[in-house]
Amino acid sequence: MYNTLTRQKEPFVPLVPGEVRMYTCGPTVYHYIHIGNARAAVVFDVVRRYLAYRGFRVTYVQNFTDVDDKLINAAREMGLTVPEVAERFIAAYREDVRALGVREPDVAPRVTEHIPEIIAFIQGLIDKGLAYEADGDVYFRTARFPAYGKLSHQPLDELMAGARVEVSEKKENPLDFALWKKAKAPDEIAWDSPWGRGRPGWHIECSAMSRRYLGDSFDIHAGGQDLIFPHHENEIAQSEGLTGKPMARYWLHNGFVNIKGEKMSKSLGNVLLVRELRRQHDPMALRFFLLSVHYRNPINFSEELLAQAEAGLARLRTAVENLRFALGGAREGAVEPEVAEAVSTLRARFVAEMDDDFNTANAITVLFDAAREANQYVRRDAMVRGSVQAFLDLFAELAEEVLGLTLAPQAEASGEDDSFVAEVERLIAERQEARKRKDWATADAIRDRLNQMGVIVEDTPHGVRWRRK
RNA sequence: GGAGGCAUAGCCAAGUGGUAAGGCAAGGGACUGCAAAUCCCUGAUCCCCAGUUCGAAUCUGGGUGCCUCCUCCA
Repeated sequence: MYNTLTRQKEPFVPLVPGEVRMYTCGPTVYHYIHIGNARAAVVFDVVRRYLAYRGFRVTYVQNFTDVDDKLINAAREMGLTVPEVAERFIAAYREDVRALGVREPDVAPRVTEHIPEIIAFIQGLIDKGLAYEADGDVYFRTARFPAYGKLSHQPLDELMAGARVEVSEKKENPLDFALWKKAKAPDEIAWDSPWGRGRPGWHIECSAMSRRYLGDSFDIHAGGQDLIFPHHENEIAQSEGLTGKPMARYWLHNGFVNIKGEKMSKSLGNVLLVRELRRQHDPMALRFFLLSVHYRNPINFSEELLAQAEAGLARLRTAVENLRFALGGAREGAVEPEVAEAVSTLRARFVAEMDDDFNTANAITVLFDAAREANQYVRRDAMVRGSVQAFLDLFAELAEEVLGLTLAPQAEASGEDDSFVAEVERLIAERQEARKRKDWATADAIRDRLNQMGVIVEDTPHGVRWRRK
């Protein structure tokens, strides 16, 4: 995996054999998430799934930032309290990412539930001379942490020279950053601390919570590229400053989502919310789209590109449908040796691609090859159940379990749906009668009618089948 | 000013020294009563220039264009 810290690909060696402890920076819950947030969630969900697939016992932690300036402002605008805003958007986040097939983390800690740990962390830094209190605020003393800049690969003086940081008179040094922020108003959300009422700075939460759940040192720390500096740099300063141990061994960062070649930003007014996209598009197509490009490369979004992704996903789904349909026409029997061989080659190729810095773009190519081979198999006259099943199992394993792409038809089910199905099947039976009579006009009329109902009828050598558009 | 990335077919995208994967779109063929689905076939002087090399999309130098970070931000 490519490690931002060393700027190269490195073999993955966990701290504890067989185990992976991984932390991903989660959302600040003051608004609905956009497609860029979704990319990080999806990409690192796949990293987590893949490591589990490769046999590691993975502990996956992703935080919620549920108190900060943005939440305070949002609460003010919405006429709600900060916890109310947080509650609303945590729920919304969960809905959005669940639709995208993202699994719940093992732990989803919230800042507001870890204030004591955070205060203790800050106190520890003060005790070591790595932080100082200034009029109710507490700042990290970057000058006392020589390794500062090692993640972003920026020399200290360059950082200083380029600093557009707001110069606060309270800071000893422009690069110092807040660990604790004094409450500005009496009604502002705040906690008591040794330095007066206030709240945690943004960076300290990840240091405190990752330490709480994963220990002083853990394996993987992930997030968006924009977090490299200053967020992750500051986390390293805090955590390594306190413990004297490396915080995380591997730092993974995903690239941005651009909209029609431009950065997504509020000022450009081109922010695409997952919530909105979900209304118009299959969320699985969105996931497929996000995985169709290597995670470190920028990915461009447009309706056309999403449509392409939708078509590509449909190809994989059709292959699975073809296999499921074939199951009915296959004779009993165990998987044939040549199919077993083909499947195992495909699996090996998939694994090799994923082993190479989670190359999902190439892994998907392997799935397309699997689809072709499966389709070739399924159009034979003599199919064996075991072989068909072997292909189905391959898709379940690689596409669904590892990449989280749901290919199987959705479990349907309302009573209303039953009557719809009955009607479709009645019409199909009627059409079959007409076809037997070679009454093509009637048969085609029925097919048109089914088409109007959103149903596509297919006459195959193994019988008629239908699917929804 | 500092740090880094990208430029591959109409669209998207892998590939980091040995005759350019894959998908979408398009065209042709097979199959079909006709379709649908599927299968087969068809497409690239890899941004430009110079260099290293037996050999470069891949390495080096120069150029052009686009992007990101250094500020809240996935």
